[in-house]
Amino acid sequence: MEKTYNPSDFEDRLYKEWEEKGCFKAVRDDDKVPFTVMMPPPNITGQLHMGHAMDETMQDAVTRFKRMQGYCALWLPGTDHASIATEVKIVEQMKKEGLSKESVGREGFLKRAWEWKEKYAGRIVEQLKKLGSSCDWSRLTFTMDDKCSKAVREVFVNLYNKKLIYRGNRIINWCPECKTALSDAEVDYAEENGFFWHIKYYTEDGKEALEVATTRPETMFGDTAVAVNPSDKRYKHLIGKNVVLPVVNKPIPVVGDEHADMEFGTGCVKITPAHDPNDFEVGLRHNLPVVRVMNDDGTMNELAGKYAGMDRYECRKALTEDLKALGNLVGTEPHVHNVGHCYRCSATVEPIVSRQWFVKMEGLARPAINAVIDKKITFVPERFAKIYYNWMENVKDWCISRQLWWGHRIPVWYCADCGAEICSKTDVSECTRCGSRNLSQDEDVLDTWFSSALWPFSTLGFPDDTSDLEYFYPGDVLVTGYDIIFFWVARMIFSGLEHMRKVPFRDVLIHGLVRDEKGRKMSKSLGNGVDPLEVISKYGADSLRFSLLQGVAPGNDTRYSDAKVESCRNFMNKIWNSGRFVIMSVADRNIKPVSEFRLSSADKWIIARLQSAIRDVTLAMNKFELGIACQTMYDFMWSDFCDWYIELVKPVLKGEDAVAADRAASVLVFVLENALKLLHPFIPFITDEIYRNIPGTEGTIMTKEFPRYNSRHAYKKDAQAFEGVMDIIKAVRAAKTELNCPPSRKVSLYIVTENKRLISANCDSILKLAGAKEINYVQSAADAGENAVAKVLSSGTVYIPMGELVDIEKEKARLEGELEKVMDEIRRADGKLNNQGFIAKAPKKLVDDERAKLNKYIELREKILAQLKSL
RNA sequence: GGGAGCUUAGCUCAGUUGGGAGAGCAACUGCCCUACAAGCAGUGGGUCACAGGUUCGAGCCCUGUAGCUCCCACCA
Repeated sequence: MEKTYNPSDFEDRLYKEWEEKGCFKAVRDDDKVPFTVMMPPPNITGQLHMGHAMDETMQDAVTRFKRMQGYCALWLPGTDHASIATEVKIVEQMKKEGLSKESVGREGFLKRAWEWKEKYAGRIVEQLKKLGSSCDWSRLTFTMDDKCSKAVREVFVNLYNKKLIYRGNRIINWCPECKTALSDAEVDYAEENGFFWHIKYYTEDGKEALEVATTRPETMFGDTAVAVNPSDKRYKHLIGKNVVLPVVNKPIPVVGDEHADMEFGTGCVKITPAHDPNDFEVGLRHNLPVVRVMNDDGTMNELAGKYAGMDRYECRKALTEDLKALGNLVGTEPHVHNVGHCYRCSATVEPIVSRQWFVKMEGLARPAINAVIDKKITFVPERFAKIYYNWMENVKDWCISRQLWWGHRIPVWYCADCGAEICSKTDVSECTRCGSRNLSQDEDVLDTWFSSALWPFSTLGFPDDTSDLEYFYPGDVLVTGYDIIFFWVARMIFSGLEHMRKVPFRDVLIHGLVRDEKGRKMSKSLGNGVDPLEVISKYGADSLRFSLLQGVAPGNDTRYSDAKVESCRNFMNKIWNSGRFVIMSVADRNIKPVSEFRLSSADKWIIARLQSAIRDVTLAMNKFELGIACQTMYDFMWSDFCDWYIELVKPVLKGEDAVAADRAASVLVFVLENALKLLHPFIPFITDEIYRNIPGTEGTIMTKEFPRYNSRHAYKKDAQAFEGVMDIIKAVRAAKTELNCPPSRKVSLYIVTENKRLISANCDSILKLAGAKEINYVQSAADAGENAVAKVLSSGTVYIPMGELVDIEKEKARLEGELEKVMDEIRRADGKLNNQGFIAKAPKKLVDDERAKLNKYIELREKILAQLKSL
């Protein structure tokens, strides 16, 4: 093995080998329990960012863990066509070449889109591989693959036949830039500084006027009423009469409607059913005409009279000036309001009445809510269930048609001759009603999320009853960010229930966002994004992976920083070198199962620590506490194994006793192998590379069994006793530092103890690690001679003669400090034990432990007092 | 308007069934003791936002307050 950790030496090689050997492949095996994870397919709009890196790392860790535990683990990868997002990108690209959608036509555009897909989907796959993702590439799916299209049509037709999909004229969000409808979830709201324009609408006789206030005066041409509250005494008498729409001079009625809030503004609302969701409702209640005054591109249409053709903002400006001149505009006040923006191009969306396709949500939502209430699906952390409920309970019908070209085209055909509307799973060329061949398919495509919603089963062969679908569905855990609970998670749940009659997954593991060092969202506009590939090439995939998992709690955002990755890289280096040390040290030794040796107390201690690591990691993984699992392994590997056990075992390996050396070597190998297995789900490359170099191992670590907790290896008593030995070593080290004694200076130790056997059994270790030359067992302080520093421990009192370095006064002060600490402890324990409530109500074990502590501290106090006296 | 999260060491954050406050980084001291200076040993540093409450016992549970962040709805 190379002396320094250099991940680029082996990461690609190992990944290739895993892939070639089919380690990622999930093939139905009825002797195994399936474990299914569906990758949230990344958009083909670009490349992977840090958020993906975290998302994929979490899925990979969970999948590898389960695979090693013996499950038939399937992690199914894919990419998403991302209808609107991709189309926006391609239009941008074409614009640079002086082309437009119209100029290349639908066919030409789709050709470009597929070329784009080939390029970017491939790139994303390469990136996922660099990360170490253990997904089954043979199942790689694109959301516009034939199988997905088939599923989409199946579902569309089923819902259509059940009348759960309908076409209707309704208020939708319209993006004038993308020129398409958007669903409610695709609109981002942001506060903006705007104005309230106060406009007077006079009665027909000109004697009275209603003053309305609006933030969008240009919609005025679509006004078909003015509403006042029916119980508003100010205007009640005008209900049923007409007012005149300024500029156009058209009479419109005054209606009484609760929508008008007497407290707000003037209490009069202009009603524009075609351009406002609330007004649309009012319009329905009063049978008002719906007058649309804007074109698809955000310009005004012919109903805007002389303003026709103007952009909506141009018109606003011109119109308000004209109104002012006419005397109708009586006030302009600044107003901060929430404005909806397209989530892809950020243009201000317009609520517009439009004929679109919708999914009727009533009926689909309830079972989806119940599935979570009934714990068929669990959100981790649980609080996200509330967000889900809230959305589901208030969900409106889902607008699924998009006036785009890139996507699943709506499988509905219209007959030009008889007007029939034919919804079909297969392409239709002849009218089923009149036999005419004069058919045309609906121009629109479906919302991207319509196909994403089917992902958990479309990928497995739905609508066919495939063996895979039967075996791998439902999935086990869905890992994703909280930002797409509405877009995706919710829709997968109701779709799974509706079409498969089963929930699509049992757990939803939600993670937060990866932010930059300053806590800002990583974004293109800020230019603060960090490319995972660059980090990988600099530090290695394992370091990046570990940095994205360590210290992260489910659902919480995390910050990316180079410093964090660097510290993880250092950990990798530590693992690397410990592996190298073990492999070098055991080369000439006879490695046997640890059960064949009489283990030392240090051996038992590290094996006990290993057992608790196995237990803790497994528990944490089962609860998706990846951060805790990583931390557990970090501590075990670095502190317990490297800093203590390896150091303890060095003298044994070099000693005369060959059996002892074999034993130490065997324990080293045993612990290292297990630790690597425990670490493998998080850092697959380095663990495998080291594992292969351990004598006696075969093949890759990734197909080995995950360690299981073994209670016979807990060695509770031995491990605890051994900590007494460690205490002695720590105490001597500390004493040296306190007295500015160079670590290289070997000291003599005089120990008063009742644990002579334990200490002499570990004599070599103590001498080596504490930097001592001898241990003398004595009866009292006097035997240690003058100028000895005393360390009072529960395993005994250690005297360290330091000659001229000792300052009696300082030593006294130090011991008094120690005494004070011990006294505090005694007071604390005493107080607890004198508390009748504690004695009566606390668990017995706790009370006993507290008593034992008290006795220990009392003992220490006596020893320290005696020592002080002797000075 | 409704809801959620956060507030713990100088910084970034863990702390999940309530039982003596932790890590990484930074700081300070001393070390090349041949696995690792991407390292080793040691040290300092916290009224766990604030105020109440429940409890024998609260960083953790309940109520309220403040600051920050986010989500949903929406005021025409």
